[in-house]
This record gives sequence, C-alpha cells and structure tokens, in this order.
Amino acid sequence: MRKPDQSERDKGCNNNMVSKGIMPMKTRKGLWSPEEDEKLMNYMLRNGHGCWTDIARNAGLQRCGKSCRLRWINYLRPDLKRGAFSPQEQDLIIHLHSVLGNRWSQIAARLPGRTDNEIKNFWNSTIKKRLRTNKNNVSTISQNDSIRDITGEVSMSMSIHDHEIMNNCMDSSLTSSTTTSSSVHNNSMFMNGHEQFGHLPPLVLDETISHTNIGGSSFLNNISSCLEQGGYGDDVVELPYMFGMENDITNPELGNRVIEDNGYNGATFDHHELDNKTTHHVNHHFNEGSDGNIKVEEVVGFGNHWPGESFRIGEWDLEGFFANVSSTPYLF
DNA sequence: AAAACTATCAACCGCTCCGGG
DNA sequence: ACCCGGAGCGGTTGATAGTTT
Repeated sequence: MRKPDQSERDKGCNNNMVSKGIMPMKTRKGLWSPEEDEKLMNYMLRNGHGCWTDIARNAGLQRCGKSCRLRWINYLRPDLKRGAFSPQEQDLIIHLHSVLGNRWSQIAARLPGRTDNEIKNFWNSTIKKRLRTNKNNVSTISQNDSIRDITGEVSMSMSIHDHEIMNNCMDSSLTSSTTTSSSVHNNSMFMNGHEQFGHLPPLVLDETISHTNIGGSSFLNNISSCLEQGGYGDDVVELPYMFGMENDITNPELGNRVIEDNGYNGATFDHHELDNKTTHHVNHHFNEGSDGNIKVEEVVGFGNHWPGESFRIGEWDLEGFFANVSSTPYLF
C-alpha cells in the first residue's frame, strides 16, 4: 500500500491546468486517511454525485476530483460488497472476460457490489496465475470435444454441449430447452440481430448435437472444471466474436436489480474488509453522530464471517441468478 | 530470526470519450 | 468545426502483509 504523502503537485490530476500555466492547488496523494474518508462520505451522503472537482473542493479535501471519484467508487460506496469472490462470481468473471475481454467496467457492471478495480486485480493476480499454471498441465484436447475455427485450430476447450448451450442462448427466438441439430454455425447465428463483426471466421462444430439444457449452468460449471483441470489458457479462452454484445450489454436482470439493503438506513452502517485467508478483518464502521456527521471508525476483528451481518448492502443472490439463468439468454 | 520472495490491492497515470460553449 | 474540461477506463506501480527458504 502506498504511504500517504504530501506531493507538491498532483501530476495526474492537474495536467491540464499546468499546461495552461495555472498553478493548481496542492493536492494530497497516496492512501486515504480515515478523516478524508469521513469528509468524502459525509459530503456524498448529503449532496450526492456532482462534479468531482467541486466535490473535492466543497468537501474540504486536498484531493483532486479524480482521486475522490476513485475512492468513492472503489471503497466508500455503501453498496460495495466486500470479501473474497465466491466460486459463482469467479465463474462469471471468467465467462464475462471470455466475452468482453479486459472491459473491466462492463464486467463489474454485471457483478453488483464489485468494482472494476477489484475485478481487474483479481484477474491479474489470481485467475491469470491460475490459468497460466493450469495451461502447463494441459496435454491434449479431444478433437471431438473441441470447437475449431475454420482453420481447424483448436480455439477453445469448451465442450460441444456447452457451446451448443451458448449458441442456443444467443438465439433469442429459443425460449425453452429445445432440441436442435446443426453441424455448421456461421456468425449470423451468433449475432442474431446484433451488429455483426466484419471479418470473423465462422465456427465449425465437429459433429451434430441433439441435446441442450439452457436452464442449467453447466457451461459455468464446465469453466470451473476446465480451470481446475487446466482446460483454459490465455490464448484459448477468448471468444470475442461470439456475441453481438458490443452495443447491447445491458442485462435487465442485473442492471436493474434492486440491491438488498439490510443495514444502511441513513443512520448507521458498517463497511467490512474481509480477508478470508487470515480471518482478519478491518471493519469500517460508519456512524452518524448527533451532529449529523458520519464518523468513520476502524474496528479490527477476527473470524471468517461478516460480523453481525448487519451490513449486507450489495449482497447478491448469485445462486438465484443462476437458477434463473434461462431468462437471461444473451448473457450465457 | 532474518532475508528473500510472492500475493494482494489501493491508488496513480495517461489516455479516450463526450458534452457544452 | 473546434476547443476545453470533466468523467471514466484500463494499465501499471508500489507498499505492505504473508509465506517460504
């Protein structure tokens, strides 16, 4: 972690001003102190969003707006979910990354309570490493169980069964777990009304499939098992051409989801940082005092759980989501 | 016990995009 | 059409905690 420092100039935030010969106000850089958190939290809860530069100034912070925005989004937002990623979330991240690539903000948009930074960090540390390790363990992939592009190169170690699921899910005209049979798919099938990508090779399946189960999450399970068994590698997981999602990545189920609010009622709520590995947690307790100001207290505790479970804003029922996955056909 | 190594993640940086003038 | 400033994004850095040697 970076030490809080008193930089003479916030290079990143004040580039424009400096280039114009305007001497910017001194801004702090580095880690945020609890006092700064408190100020920003107070201001945001009272006034809500606005121009970040104004927020920084009006909240009495010697920070640039950019820094305030980042702090709020990544740390102070009341709807943030903390703690380790669940296996379901991990599956979802892996899948979404295979679809969206490094578009962390778009991935984060589908994981309520998670930030792009968090997901990016998680991917770059944990998953990337895991994939790299597992990749080395991969020896052969059955041709019959793989998907090949037009050149015959094995491009993804997803089972035909799961690929079929995805194909069918791409087709919004399919509303139930129907039986389909096809040996060749071209891009138009995947695009299905969305803008098509121009020069992408069609996918070729090796054999006819006659079974699918849209409602299941076997695709995700398969990703999990591939991950564990070493089926995915950096160079085989990308499937950017399968979806016409560039212009349509809004998932009504997720995007409009009402976040459960079990704790924050405007008076008091907790913000937990949880480290499952060490069972140590730092609990930032935000409490509204008699003066109406939000106080930030740091409480250190132990135990691999959410103390009191009082602050579960953003707690997201992934199980329920996956159970209803058939209603979100263009996500899977 | 200490040094070296590794993992994690908060925060910075530079860039692009977009809306307003 | 152009300029400007703010917002947002993705890549990267670096401090610190944890683990291994």
